[in-house]
Amino acid sequence: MPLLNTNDRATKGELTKQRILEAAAQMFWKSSYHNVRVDKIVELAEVNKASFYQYFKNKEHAALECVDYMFSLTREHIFEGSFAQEQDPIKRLEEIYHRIYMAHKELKDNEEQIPGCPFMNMGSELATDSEIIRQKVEQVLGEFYVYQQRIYEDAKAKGLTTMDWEPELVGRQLQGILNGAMSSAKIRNRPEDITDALVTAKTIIGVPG
Amino acid sequence: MPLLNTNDRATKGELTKQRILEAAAQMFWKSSYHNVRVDKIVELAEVNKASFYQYFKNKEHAALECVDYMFSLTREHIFEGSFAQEQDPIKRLEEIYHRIYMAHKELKDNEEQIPGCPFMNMGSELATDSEIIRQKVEQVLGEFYVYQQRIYEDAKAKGLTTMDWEPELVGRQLQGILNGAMSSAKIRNRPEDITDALVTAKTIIGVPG
Amino acid sequence: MPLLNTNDRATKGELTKQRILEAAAQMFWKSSYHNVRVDKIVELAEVNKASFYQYFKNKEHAALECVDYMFSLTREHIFEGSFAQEQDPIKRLEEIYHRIYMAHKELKDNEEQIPGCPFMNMGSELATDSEIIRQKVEQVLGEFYVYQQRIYEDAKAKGLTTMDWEPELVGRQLQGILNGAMSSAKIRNRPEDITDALVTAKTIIGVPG
Amino acid sequence: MPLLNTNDRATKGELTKQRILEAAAQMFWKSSYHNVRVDKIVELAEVNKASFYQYFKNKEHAALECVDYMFSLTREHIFEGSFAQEQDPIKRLEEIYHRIYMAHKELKDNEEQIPGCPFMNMGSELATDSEIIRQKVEQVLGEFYVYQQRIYEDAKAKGLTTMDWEPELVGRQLQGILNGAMSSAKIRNRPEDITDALVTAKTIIGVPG
DNA sequence: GATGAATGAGTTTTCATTCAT
DNA sequence: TATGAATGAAAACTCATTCAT
Repeated sequence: MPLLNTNDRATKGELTKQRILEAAAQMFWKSSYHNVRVDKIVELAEVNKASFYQYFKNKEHAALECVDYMFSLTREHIFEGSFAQEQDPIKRLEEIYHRIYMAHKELKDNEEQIPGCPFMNMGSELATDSEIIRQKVEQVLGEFYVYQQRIYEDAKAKGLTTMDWEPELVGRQLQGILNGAMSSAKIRNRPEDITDALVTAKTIIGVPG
Repeated sequence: MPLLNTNDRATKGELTKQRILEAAAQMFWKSSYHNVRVDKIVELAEVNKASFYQYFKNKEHAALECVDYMFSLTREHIFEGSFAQEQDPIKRLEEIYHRIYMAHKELKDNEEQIPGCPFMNMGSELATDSEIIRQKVEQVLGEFYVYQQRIYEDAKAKGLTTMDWEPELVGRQLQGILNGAMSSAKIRNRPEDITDALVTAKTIIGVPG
Repeated sequence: MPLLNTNDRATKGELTKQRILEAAAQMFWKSSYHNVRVDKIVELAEVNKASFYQYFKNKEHAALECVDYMFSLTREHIFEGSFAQEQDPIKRLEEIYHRIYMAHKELKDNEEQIPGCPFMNMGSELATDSEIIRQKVEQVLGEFYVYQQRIYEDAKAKGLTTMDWEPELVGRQLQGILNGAMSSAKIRNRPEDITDALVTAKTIIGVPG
Repeated sequence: MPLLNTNDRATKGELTKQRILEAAAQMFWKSSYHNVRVDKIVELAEVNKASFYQYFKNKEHAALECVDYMFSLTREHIFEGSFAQEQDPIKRLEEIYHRIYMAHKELKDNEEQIPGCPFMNMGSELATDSEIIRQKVEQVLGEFYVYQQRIYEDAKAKGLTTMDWEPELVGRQLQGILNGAMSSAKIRNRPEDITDALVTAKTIIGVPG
């Protein structure tokens, strides 16, 4: 189940690397960095272990690239997808929450466990021990909250909100609410915690729940 | 640096266990479960490794007791402390955020790193792999959000808010905001993310930021 | 369930040692030397671990005394008991096998497992690694086969057998048959292997099965 | 000192596994399961410890495969070898005892210690604690006594015996005698105990000692 | 570009034994 | 005589990483 349309012109080596990346990203997400062994990644990717080290300097750098990979997936499927589908800023926000909820719901149904936010997971586990991972996750979350900042800006421009706040701050707060919601969902193993948080997000923007 | 007033009547063995617990809790918090080795815990606690296993079935169970230990610390120092100091619900909320901010600020100044929320950290890292840890963290966070639920209820009773929501839901949302804020602070290595979220929390309650 | 009538005049210390001995002997028999931890012995004996080392130089020497203890039990309950109960040499042999069978049957019913011969067990496990244990077991088995040697001698004297062999050799062979039978019973978890061997023993003596 | 003609077509990995197996089997036999450390096995096999765990799930499973390995060796060298060399059932029995005696004699001369029967040793030590080992040993001994059952059947068919017994029972009894003899030899450190038992075995079959 | 095999250095866990009171 | 507590040494087992082909 390749999650990304891999380039048809990709060389054999690029495909191998991609397979490893998909396997690793999936496993890191569903479990954790430390709990996933390189052995298991290559087993799932169906490649030789030495190939792993041909394409990645070490496990940490593989994780780094996984964050990038998950980033591009999330941006496409969650943010860009929602923005393309809906024009109204509030509907966009709703769609974002809906898509995230659906993804977690499906994962719970199939795997019994809710994986939470892949970026928060990595960040939580590794921020204090790996500065490069911390920075990468910081960067990724930074790219996401601009989507939510824009939702607020659009809502404001359309007169949908009475709140008059610093957009950057609102963007970050919305991101924080989303992060908190996914973490809750994971820890309580309850996907509905994500949709529950939508009303909070709307309140921040200043629209009725 | 004992974080808790340990009972004066404690036996020698209980004190040893307590020392291990303090060392382990601190290290798990500042780093992560997997990145902290039992060797290092007993080194910090200045006990023999076999003693660790005399008092704890294994590393996982030690972590479990660490969650309990951090829970009692947090409840006392953050929640009960704030409630005892302030009577006004909004002031209580502010005090909670303030105390959490101060703790993180201090840790950043001393250790260069922001540890984030000990419960979210554990939960994030282990929820999908250790059901007993997941349940313990779920339980702990459950105990915390009732404090915030009460803040909302009190605010409502005092006519400080115009919002009319289900208190349990508000409690959970406030907890989510706090969690998201601590995670942000950790990942962005920026303690101010905690205080920044206070305005979001207040907005949810329905009081002016 | 003390297996031996301990002296009423025994001091407190002697009783403690006796309790340890009983616990250790029982556990070594039912499991094995290496698989039984000193911790578990003192737990069953309900004594402090340091007491164990007050009465026994170390685990090996405790095992050594266990062999002696089991020897006296076995001599009384199996050999002397059978000899006292029966006068006829063949009946005596039958009674020996019967008593051993009953003991194993009961143990299987209660513990699901057949422990086999305590002396063979110790010997098998330790003979090549502990010369003092090997010698002790050799001595004990040596004391036992004289009972069987005497059975043969008596049978011969009574004209119950036509075989004319060196009695010492017959004694050893009978002991070997018994040992083999108990080992079979243990490995096949089948107490009847003991009674099955009676016919072999009788054949050696030269009486009809 | 490879005891088995290993396949020339074996891969490098298979050869490594074989080396470990040979080292482990030898050491378990000469000492005991618990007394042999994985460290020492890999030292003798001249492989890295991790390789041990690449080829065997754990120590217990290695022991399990050792039993299989010793089984094939014993079947070839002792039973099949004797049957191939001799046609007469009694001569076959004598040859079996002779070969076992020679093996033990040689081991005593070289190692000072008689290792006894590898299967009885394992069984004795582990039967009550490892059900999978107990079953494996039971199975192996079961395969051996059919050789001795056949000796009795052949002897009977040739009119060499007057005894008229259930062949399966005789097979088991002969196996028991052999087992008892090897155990005696080990505990008394006297290889001759094996040859001494031959007369017992012959008596059971019903031929003159 | 790929892979079977190997490995150094850890990592958790255990155990017999002893100390201090 | 007894015991709560501690511990050195080693045990089984693991893991990221690299080698040789």
